[in-house]
Amino acid sequence: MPEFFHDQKLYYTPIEFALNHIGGTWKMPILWRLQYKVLRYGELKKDIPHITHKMLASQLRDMEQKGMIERKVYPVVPPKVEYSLTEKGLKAIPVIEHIMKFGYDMMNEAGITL
Amino acid sequence: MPEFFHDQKLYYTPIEFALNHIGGTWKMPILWRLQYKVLRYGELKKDIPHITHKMLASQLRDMEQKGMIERKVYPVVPPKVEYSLTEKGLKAIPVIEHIMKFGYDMMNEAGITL
DNA sequence: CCGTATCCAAGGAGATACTG
DNA sequence: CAGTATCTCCTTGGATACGG
Repeated sequence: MPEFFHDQKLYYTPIEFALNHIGGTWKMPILWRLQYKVLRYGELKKDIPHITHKMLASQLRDMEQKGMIERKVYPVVPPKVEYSLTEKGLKAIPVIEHIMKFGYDMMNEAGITL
Repeated sequence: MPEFFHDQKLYYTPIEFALNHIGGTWKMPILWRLQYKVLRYGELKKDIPHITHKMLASQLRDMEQKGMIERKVYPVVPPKVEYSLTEKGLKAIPVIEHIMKFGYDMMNEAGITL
């Protein structure tokens, strides 16, 4: 396993780098919803249960800075801002699909029924 | 997206549940090394660069409790303890493979060469 | 050789309030 | 409608020491 610096941070493995892009509680749920549709801030907020204003905003900033999503501001009142996946963000979708399936799998094993 | 309780904790999505099993800095590197070989504590420690005694021990405890790895103690001096994947743990391997590939992919995009 | 406990710093994440 | 800032709590993870 290699190790490298990027953006002021030391990474030990590719896995760590991957999790930096799609890890945490909210990044995947956000990316997942943008896979087909461009969405406004408020739509994302409404679509993702339990996410707080702060977390949605900060995670969007983070992923925008990483080049995974694009932010388009319309200079109107009231403000309108649209978010969409970039090519880079699109590459995360199949991975998220696998992780989600794995999650359901583990839920099964744990006897969790919905 | 459903939400459910498990083991004293509230989960909002299958993704969150999945990350609970394989997320964090060290779980995947550990599981990855157990995919073919049964390994002793000291071997794991030696094989995984930068992992601390505490993190290796605590993550092994955690995954043992989740039924992803098996712990076998040999009553000898000095102590000998072997760790191996369970069927459940084995299911994580293909997912880890995808995440790792994604990590390399993102490294490429970021212009990181090894 | 392997495990646990303790102390501590950094980041994740919630609640709330203020801005244009 | 969308974005920031602040305050605070909790979890993760590192360093270190002690125990069988």
